[in-house]
Amino acid sequence: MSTDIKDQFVGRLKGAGSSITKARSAVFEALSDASPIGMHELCLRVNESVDRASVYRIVELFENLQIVQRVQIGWKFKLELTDAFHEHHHHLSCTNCSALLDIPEDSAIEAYLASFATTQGFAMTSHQLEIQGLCEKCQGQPL
Amino acid sequence: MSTDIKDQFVGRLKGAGSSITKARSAVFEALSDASPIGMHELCLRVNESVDRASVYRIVELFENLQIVQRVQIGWKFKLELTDAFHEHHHHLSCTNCSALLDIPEDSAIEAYLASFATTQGFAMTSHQLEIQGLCEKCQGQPL
DNA sequence: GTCGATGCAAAATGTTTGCAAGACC
DNA sequence: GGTCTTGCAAACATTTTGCATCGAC
Repeated sequence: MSTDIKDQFVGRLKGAGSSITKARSAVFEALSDASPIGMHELCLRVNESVDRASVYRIVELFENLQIVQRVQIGWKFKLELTDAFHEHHHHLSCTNCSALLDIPEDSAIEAYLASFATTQGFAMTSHQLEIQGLCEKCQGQPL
Repeated sequence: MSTDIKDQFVGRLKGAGSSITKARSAVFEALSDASPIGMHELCLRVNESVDRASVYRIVELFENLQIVQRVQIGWKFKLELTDAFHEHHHHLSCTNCSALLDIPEDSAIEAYLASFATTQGFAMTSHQLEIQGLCEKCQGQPL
């Protein structure tokens, strides 16, 4: 993992007056590796070193500090690092094989959504977008 | 509720070889009234007439028959009737007062997303979009 | 009357909390 | 060393399942 990213992480914890602990670092590492990951899978990855209850508490803290965010994949939510650590992006998911593709940010969509919100009297602060469909591979195959 | 809507509902159940029962009608009515509703609230509404376990089974059936769909509101999902019963739309939610506003469908966004998916090799089948922000009322107020 | 749907109770999952022991600064 | 964090265990909430009974067609 790049030093930048780690510094960013350490900075956010310190800024909030929170300690850098083994458990928090382990959870952060597990999230850094990966595309969006569910609570259960996250618990498994750090199972050796961190208790389930602590994972929940740490994730809650990380959400408050905007280190991780929830994204909806199918009907469940998963966790991924926020835009500060990752480029802002959305997801394309294949309903057949569950492949997940990042959609690089597109400022045209962003701007469009923000202006749309404005017409409705809203000040947009964030948004989520997920597209489902069939990936290239699955389109050619019988379901 | 309009007769149209009810016919549509009855037709889908019959088409799948499923019975029209009191419990199913009650759940459908409860969903028709409302903007997106959580499982728990739905259970409360039909509590007098339908068991919780049945609500879960009925919702699962309705999802398979595309009578209801899950939408993400904040970090939880809620249920609402599908586009066949409601216009296709998205949601604007206020992060302060939880007000929820429907975003009427905008074919420009739709088309844009579909063509975007195509450039990535995906055949888009559906998508979800939620915008968070501050509603008109809450923008003027101190948080 | 037949087959599927429901209610009830219990089990499986997922999430949160209290508290004593341990880790960080 | 003081305070915040963790692990453990238990509580709590949510969702699923088995089975006997009941209802729709």
